[in-house]
Amino acid sequence: MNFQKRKQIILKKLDTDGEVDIKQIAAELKISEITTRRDLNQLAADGLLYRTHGGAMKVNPLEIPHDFVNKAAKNVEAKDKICRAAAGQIIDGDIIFMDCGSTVFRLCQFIKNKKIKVITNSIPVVYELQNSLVSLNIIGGEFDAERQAVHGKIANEHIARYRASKAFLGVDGISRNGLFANSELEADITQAFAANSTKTYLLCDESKIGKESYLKFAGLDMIDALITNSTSADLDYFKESGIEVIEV
Amino acid sequence: MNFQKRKQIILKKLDTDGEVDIKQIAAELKISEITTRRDLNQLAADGLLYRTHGGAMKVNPLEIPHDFVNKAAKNVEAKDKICRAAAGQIIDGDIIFMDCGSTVFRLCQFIKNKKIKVITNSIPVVYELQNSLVSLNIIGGEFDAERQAVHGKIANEHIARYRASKAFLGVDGISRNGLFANSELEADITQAFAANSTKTYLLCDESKIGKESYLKFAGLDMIDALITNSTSADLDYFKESGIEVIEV
DNA sequence: TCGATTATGATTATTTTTGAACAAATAAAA
DNA sequence: TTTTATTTGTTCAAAAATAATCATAATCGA
Repeated sequence: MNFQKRKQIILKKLDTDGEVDIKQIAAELKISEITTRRDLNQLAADGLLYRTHGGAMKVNPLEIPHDFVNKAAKNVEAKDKICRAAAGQIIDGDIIFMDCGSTVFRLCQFIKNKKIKVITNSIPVVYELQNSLVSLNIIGGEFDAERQAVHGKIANEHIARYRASKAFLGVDGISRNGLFANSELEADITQAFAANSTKTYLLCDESKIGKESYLKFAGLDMIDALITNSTSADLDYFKESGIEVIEV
Repeated sequence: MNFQKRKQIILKKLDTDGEVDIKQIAAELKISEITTRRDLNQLAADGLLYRTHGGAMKVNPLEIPHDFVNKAAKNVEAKDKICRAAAGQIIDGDIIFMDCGSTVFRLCQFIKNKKIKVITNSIPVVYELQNSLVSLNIIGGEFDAERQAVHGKIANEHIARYRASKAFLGVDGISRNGLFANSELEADITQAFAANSTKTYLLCDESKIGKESYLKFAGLDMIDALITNSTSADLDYFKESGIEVIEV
């Protein structure tokens, strides 16, 4: 039983129990207390735990509040249909913006073999496309852990330097009154994408149509096309407003 | 029973058991302990396992994106020592640059619980730190799939907008003649990091000391400190040149 | 075949790890 | 508050593992 092995065991125990006791560990691993103490001290020096009198505590009780994977896994069938249609709009040579929405994320799988440039603020998108034919441009700036994406002033300025042929965006809601977002940062980024692309596509599953939440940040005229699986009556209104509606 | 054959057996055993013991292997393969040690050391140098006292463990149970793993797994012990020392230089409140080298990447595990800002062009670093206490800033620009990092003109401009208290960088080689890089893009980024940080640390395992390869891009005066496990005579020269040398 | 290189093993010195003893510091109890 | 028990840091010593050195055996190319 060497240090590396003990370290693993201690950290695992710490992860499940939240705290550990020196006597307890010493007995369990059949090592002396002083050795246990040395192990804990070393782990504490590496910032892997908090040292307490007689034991140690987990250093980082904060949990990830927002699970991108789970969100992306919701409504998969509808989203995939939407994304397949979106991918059909993309041709080799395109330069496209992709935002950090969970629907847009699922577009990745359909464009891996296209010879295009993707400009994005979403780290999952980068991860998904990094070993594909797609050439990537990452938007810089402050990273928002909850959305796993880059947001903020610098990000907006970064976007403003580029021009894309198409932008594929998500929103939190779209109604006859306009587009809605969950945060100002998201709204800013979405607007920047739309402003710098020739054609702006909105990807929305049915749950977003007619929904109004938190912040109205733009009118319907911001987008050029809407790809959705909804059959809502709102779609007719959107068409009348000049939006190209692609139903899947 | 030659080395290749033993290597296969050891790795297979390691894969099933997770760890191996020198005495045990020596007995099983009917070779001396010293030979066993030599085998394990050689495998460790290739990054195929993690050497411990009395045996070895499977390399890095923590998941690292894709092909990055191979490079990052080489010389793990030395790199970890270097990074532990590097982490010791960082205090809460620091704003630090981290580049896309494999050594610098291993610094992540030691800084997850520090309250600092990290500005980086390395996507693996972002991945590793995204659910930590560290607040992240991603450098924007064109993504280089091979290095899994952002490079180029826009990236350099992005860096120029920020000032960090410390920069932790890798190079491809350092000799009495200066610093060497594998590509112009890498060199540019490294220089930009150094130029915009108060104190510049170079993280180099022994294989980089005295090595001159491809492109000399800067003199020794670019860096303020060198953290290394090397014992090369060059270190004295570096010290005379005004570099703070931290030996681990 | 010879000589040279490489792999292996034995021996010894060095380093690392571990545990014990005891004084100092800290938390808990009276 | 003072007292008591526990925890911790320090120093030292023993044991284990390792590195270094040298000698021997195996392998290979000419």
